[in-house]
Amino acid sequence: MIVDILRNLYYRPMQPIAEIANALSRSIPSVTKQLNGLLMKDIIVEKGYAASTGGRKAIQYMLNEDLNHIVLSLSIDQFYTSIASSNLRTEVLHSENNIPIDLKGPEASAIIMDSLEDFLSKHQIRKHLVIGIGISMPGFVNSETGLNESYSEDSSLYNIREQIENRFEIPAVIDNDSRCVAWAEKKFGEAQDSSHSLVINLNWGVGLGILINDDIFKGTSGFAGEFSHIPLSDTLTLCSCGKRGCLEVEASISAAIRNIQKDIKKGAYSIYEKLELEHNNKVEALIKSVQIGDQVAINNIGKIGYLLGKGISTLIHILNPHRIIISGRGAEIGQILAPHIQVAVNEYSIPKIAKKTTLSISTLHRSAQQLGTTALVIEKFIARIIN
Amino acid sequence: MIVDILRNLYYRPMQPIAEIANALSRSIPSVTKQLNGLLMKDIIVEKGYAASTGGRKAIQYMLNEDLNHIVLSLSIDQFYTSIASSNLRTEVLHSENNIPIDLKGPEASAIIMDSLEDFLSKHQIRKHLVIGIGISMPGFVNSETGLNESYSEDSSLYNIREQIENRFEIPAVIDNDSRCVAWAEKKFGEAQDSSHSLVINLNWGVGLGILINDDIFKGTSGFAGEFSHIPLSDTLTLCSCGKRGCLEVEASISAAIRNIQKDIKKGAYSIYEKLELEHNNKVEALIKSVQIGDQVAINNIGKIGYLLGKGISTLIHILNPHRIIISGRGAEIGQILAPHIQVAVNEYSIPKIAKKTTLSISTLHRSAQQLGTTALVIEKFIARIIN
DNA sequence: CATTTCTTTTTAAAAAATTTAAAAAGAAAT
DNA sequence: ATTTCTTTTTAAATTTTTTAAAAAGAAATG
Repeated sequence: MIVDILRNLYYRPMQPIAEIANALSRSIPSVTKQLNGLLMKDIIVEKGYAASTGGRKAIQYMLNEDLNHIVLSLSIDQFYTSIASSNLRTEVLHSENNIPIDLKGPEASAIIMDSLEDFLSKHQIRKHLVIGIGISMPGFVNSETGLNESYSEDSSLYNIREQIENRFEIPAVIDNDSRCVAWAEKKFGEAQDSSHSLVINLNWGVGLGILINDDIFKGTSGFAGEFSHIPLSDTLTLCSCGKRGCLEVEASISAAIRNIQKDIKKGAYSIYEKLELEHNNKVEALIKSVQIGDQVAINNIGKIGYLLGKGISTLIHILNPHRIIISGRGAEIGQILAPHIQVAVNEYSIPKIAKKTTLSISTLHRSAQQLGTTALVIEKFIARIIN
Repeated sequence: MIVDILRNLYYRPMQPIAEIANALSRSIPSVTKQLNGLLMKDIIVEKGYAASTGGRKAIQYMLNEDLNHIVLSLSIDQFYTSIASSNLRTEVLHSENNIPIDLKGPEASAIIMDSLEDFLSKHQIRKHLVIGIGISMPGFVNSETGLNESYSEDSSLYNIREQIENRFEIPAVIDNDSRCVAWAEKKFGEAQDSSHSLVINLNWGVGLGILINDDIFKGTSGFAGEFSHIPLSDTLTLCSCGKRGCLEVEASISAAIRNIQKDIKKGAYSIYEKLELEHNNKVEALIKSVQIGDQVAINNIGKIGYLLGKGISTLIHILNPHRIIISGRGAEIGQILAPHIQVAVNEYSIPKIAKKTTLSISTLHRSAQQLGTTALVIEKFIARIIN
């Protein structure tokens, strides 16, 4: 139970005993006892009183701010990797964002590890203070075995977790990127107040994290949430997975970019073209274009929004969620996307079912994946802060 | 906890203490204590020894066979209603099957209640022995409120549970038909050994019961599993729900029947025509036709099987279940359907995800809904057998 | 075939957790 | 300033679980 208390105080500092007891479904005397033990060891401290609700004020507890443990996170996507170190207050100490690493490249795993090595020496991070390394990446990641089954057994990305753990001699944990984003929304974002939400991780592809009973739902082999390859329409566009009409082909940011480029070829003017050259990152360029107000970009975002909404209506029918949260990098243009998604949801779903489902846009911005990846380490290795 | 023990012994008689303790996640001494209390009251009895696994034989417990409590079940579908009474050994004592009651008719609820009244007097059922009445019917049934929200508030079917409870002065409970079928599969059928399965209730429409963590998943407003209205294809056929391309329109038994009738009109010969007149029940006629080997019927079943498989592949992608179980009345032609479903699943889903999902056909036959509906009463009212 | 060894169930004692009740600490009202 | 009302915290009583010991069989050994 001590570990549960620590995890709880990580996510939500400054809690009275009653609140912790309630969150862990344990009695106040039991929690009090454990809390006293942690106080003795200086792992937690008393910190002020909770606002009175009419009676005696409750003492609040939090993790000792003197604890200088560090959590490392590797947020990997198809083309870019971000590294961050953070403390036990979820504050980022150092970060290196958008290091261009193409996962399809032959030495992806070596480059990732070298980047981490550079990061550690550049910021003089002392290994013995690091609780663990969290890794999030796209693909069929089985968090139990630590393997990314999207890659063949001879690929160096197949068992990247193990490689990192061995090379740096620090415990490492890995999970799918969308599940990390979903967990971040559950603990810090829009899914906090809901026990049953769906988090759409909009990036190059379209990921889905399913939250059921306040927990990530993984399915029987750990691959639940493969939203991006459900058949969406009868078009003939071929998907990378080999099937036709997959949602990803038509309703992802990649699809929008493809369509914008088509429009430009046809003669339309769009600032996207220029921004792509400047940023050297297509997603960033698209987001900027939309924010500037580029009509071609906005139109195409509207189109994928509508198709995404069609896919989402399937999710609503099957899972009847409390919330649908648009998160991941794409959340930055969520305000533009949302109305189109909503239109399609209204069109394709039965009102009675969709009535209690609200669509919201993440406010965690680009930090969602990092927060979730860091939390992965807390979930698994927080016990390491006890002596 | 006593209630949990009773429920457990209902579903699975002849269990040793250790097995009960394990199933309820409680300690052996606690279970032993409660069991002794129940023995004293003659609610349960010791019954022989379990087969030895090497050491001391364990005493088995079961509900006292002298208990003469009765459970009533009303299994309602769009056109027919079945009534059954059963004892605490899941044995059906009396039943009245397929009473033709059209739910769209103006006095459906009155006819249902009169039928139940007749049933009670015909079989001389003493009310004070009845633990409760279970009701299962299609539609947006909110089991918490006991209301069927598919009907408007002024419809007599909207609050049929309450009406029955008041008229017969027996506690009543209601849930959606597909969820009852799923629960029956979980407790008595193909889903017993799996904690995460999907049960397809194939009848006039296509229902879905979702089993997650050994429990029925209901969603945020109790309407999860509306599988039948997900967009399946871009055809223009209009669904009763007002949308186009719904799965139900193309992949239900009703669809198969429609297609057979079309074929017959075009001049094809099918025994279905004759059987429909004989049985005066289209589903029964279709099932018979297939069993006899009628080619037109078999071809059309193949077609809906394939489309159903396409829909199922969406479920597999999103929920990555351990088992997909074809149940409900349609399970009787499951052997014919299964290969077509499998073909479509192979075609439309990513092998990596679908690999661990097995497709199975229910062996509960037509009793699935009755078993689940009866279990509804056990779940809610079993405590009534104490004193 | 009796005795020993190994397993597993059941009972008993010890430890831990929860539930209930009482005491302490504030806030609001008289 | 005192009383009343709330809520937190501590304490005592139950309940439950964990651990250990005893009982009952099955299988193996000589």
